[in-house]
Amino acid sequence: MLKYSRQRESIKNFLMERCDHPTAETVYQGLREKYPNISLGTVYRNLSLLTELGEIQTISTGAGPDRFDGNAMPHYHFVCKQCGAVLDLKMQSLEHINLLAQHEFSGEIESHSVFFYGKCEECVKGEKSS
Amino acid sequence: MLKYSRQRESIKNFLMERCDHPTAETVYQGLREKYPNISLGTVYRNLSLLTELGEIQTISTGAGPDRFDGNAMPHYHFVCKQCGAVLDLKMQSLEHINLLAQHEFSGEIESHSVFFYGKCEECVKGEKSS
DNA sequence: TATAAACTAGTAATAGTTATTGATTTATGA
DNA sequence: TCATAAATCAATAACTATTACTAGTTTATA
Repeated sequence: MLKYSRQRESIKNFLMERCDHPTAETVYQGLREKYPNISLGTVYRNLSLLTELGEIQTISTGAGPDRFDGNAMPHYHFVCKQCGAVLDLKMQSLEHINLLAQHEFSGEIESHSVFFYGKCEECVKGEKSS
Repeated sequence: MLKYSRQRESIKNFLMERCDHPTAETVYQGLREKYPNISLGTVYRNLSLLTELGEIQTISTGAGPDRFDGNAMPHYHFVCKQCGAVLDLKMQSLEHINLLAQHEFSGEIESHSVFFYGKCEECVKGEKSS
């Protein structure tokens, strides 16, 4: 049975207030302002729990630590190869690629994850000016 | 300057002989039959080096350790949620999704990575018979 | 408001990977 | 072929990210 906890509520609020996609460490540092004694383990445990509950998303980009997204609605992410920023992309759902994958495959395709890589606007500008 | 090493050659051969996508640990255990003194660090170092050289692929599925693919040609992978197997998919390139992502995005999209998830053939069969 | 279960902070432990070091192997060229 | 320098190695330590453990605290319920 799930019980309320202020820490969990604060973790979720922290994520929802931000449009970047912080790491567990960043969440931890942010929460320490309100709860100086909060432990990193509590942050990880609640991030996992919130992910299981479908209230947030865990983002494994394949490089560096996992990141967390307070927006649980399905959407896609961009990862900047230069600065590491993770940004939301405004784009349609790619559901049709599941059918392409299923076509010659004998198992059952249920879902997909997609990451786009390149340079973010900031890093593109930075190159031109230097 | 790159110099030849039997260990590196064996690591690459080991990967190319297999159609699964072994972890560094599996490569290490496999190589120990031929080189009982090989070290896990050597395996990791050469797997990274071969990836940089574009001779193999490193696959970060987002769950569990990285896997390695002796086939450096671009292709997509399926991950079984039940048994963890990583399989190659026969499907066309999805280059067009880069354009969809680029459409409302101010940075530069250069590439993408896609993983498909679900149940592999073995696991689907296993469920029906039990 | 007493109780039990869920939760916490603090800490230890683990998994996966990278870095360090002194010895060995490989390529070059006298 | 032999000497040299650079790349590589095995062994091991260190590191990063994450999970597990434990005794005490907070939350829901009756």
